[in-house]
Amino acid sequence: MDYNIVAQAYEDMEKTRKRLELLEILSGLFKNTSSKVIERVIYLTQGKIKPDFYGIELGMSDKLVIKVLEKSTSMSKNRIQEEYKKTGDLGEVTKIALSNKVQTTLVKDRLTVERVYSTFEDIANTTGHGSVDIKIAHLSGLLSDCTPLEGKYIIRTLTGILRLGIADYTVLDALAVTYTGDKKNRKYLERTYNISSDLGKVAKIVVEKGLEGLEEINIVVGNPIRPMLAERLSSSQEIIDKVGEKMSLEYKLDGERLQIHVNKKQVSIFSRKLENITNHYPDVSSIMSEINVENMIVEAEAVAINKEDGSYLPFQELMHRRRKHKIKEAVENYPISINLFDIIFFDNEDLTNSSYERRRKILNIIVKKNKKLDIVKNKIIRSAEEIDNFLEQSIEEGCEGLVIKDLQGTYRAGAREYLWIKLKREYKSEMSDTLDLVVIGAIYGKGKRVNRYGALLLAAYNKEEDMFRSFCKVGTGFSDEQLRIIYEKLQKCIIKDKHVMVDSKMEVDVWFKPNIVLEITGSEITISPIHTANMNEIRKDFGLALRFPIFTGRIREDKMAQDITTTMEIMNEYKKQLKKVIN
DNA sequence: TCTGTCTGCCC
DNA sequence: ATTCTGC
DNA sequence: GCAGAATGGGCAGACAGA
Repeated sequence: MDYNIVAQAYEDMEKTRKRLELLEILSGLFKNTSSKVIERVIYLTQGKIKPDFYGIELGMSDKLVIKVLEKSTSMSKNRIQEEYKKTGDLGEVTKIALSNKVQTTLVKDRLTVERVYSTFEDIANTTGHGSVDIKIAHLSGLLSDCTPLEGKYIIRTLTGILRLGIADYTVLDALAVTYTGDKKNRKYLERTYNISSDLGKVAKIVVEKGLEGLEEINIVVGNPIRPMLAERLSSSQEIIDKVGEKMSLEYKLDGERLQIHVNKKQVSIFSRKLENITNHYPDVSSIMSEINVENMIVEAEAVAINKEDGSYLPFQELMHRRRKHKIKEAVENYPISINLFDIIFFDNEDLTNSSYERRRKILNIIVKKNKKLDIVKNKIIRSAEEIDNFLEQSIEEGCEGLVIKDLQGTYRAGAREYLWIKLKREYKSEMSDTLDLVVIGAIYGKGKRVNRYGALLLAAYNKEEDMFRSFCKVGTGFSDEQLRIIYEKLQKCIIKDKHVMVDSKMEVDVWFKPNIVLEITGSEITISPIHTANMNEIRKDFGLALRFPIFTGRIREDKMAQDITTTMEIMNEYKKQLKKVIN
């Protein structure tokens, strides 16, 4: 199949944001796609070459793409930077670079989807010493044989950001329209996607066998299914209004979500994004062997625990477990507990259509709790007041908040609906503090943030030494309008180099005189290898940083830079936090 | 062999 | 992870 | 309200290059 057909469809899609038009164009593309290449076209449209659980990585992103452009086009390094700043899109830069290129061969073979896909596979399969140069050569080869337009989408696909306004759900819609003649059939395709987690496979089935083919697909222990997700609400009253009066409240633990498959004592574990992470948790196998059953799929939160008293440790500690080497030491040094909260499959029975109440009951029957294995604490309640009390209690015990669950709710794989609702402390304004931080630098925006700053580097004030030390970046919370206003305000503050009163290890595109003060919220303070606030005060060569920073929408015109949150105040906050990283 | 940079994936 | 926005 | 696209801190691993 000619890759130009794909690139041209993408180009058409880029011109509109209307969902119906996008659907029509995508459907048109699928009509022109044979069953032989449909899987590959689907994966490329997802910006990947295989579903995540295959563990195949391209290992090429912004920096390497820029290197390729430097090497294989006539565009200078400076010009590439300049165009990247101007367009906010490496695909566009590639298009411009290739347009400038002197045509070396007049007649060249048409670029095919097969060629693009297999080159991506080659890039993914290249590892070891000298692999970077080989990857660059693979991509250069592709770019030298394509049109500027094709180059644009090859780069966007490679970096995983198509920016077309289409993703999984639109692909499902389009497949339904193209191959079953009715968008309403999406729900059947969606079900197959949710239990197979492989969009290419769904497409292939529906192309070759139609709707009947989908019915043959069932949950298979060992194949990951797309996890059910939760919506967010910010008060107990909203939750009561949404759910009714009877519901289950579950503690929300701060760890990693695991989908654990057991088949005749053989354990495989998948992450939220369905990566196979079995090797990260070799100890889970023996933990799960306590449950005596032929096969099952359960969901759990793995949390790092204190060796002595079993209390929960911060997420940062658990992250030491996501590793490939020295697993034995990690298991020893970073013990975990497995906290079950759902069961999806049990003893050859698919439980996704059972109620939460029943699934939870089964968990209670089969699990014998011990130091390493637990069921997430829950409570059935009937009033807003009970929600607030239980939220308070969960936080006191070192949790992030609550997940509220509809008792009659089935397990809706892949869906983010109001059957599950997250309530975290920081969603409630009265339970979270704000900070006033000064803008000291910025990074150019990409994509729809082009010609603005995408993120701002913020600092707290160290009074004793009269210095502004970096504490976090912020890139969310502003409306488009606020982003524009802040961009304009900051133009007057631009300076050539880092200000003498600014202490930052982080690099930015633009430095500012510390002047503009923003109000920021976040979830908690972490120990930071990169930010310089409170450097060395808790741990040598580490500062403090803010996790999940958000702009509240308030620019503090009333505050001077010297009036902002001080590093001493940050330290006090840090000490108040229940959970702290052990030194 | 050590260190810095880049990438991918947890949240 | 959170947030904003077009449809 | 859905679906998509912006953006955060921080960890380990893979490489390049000194």
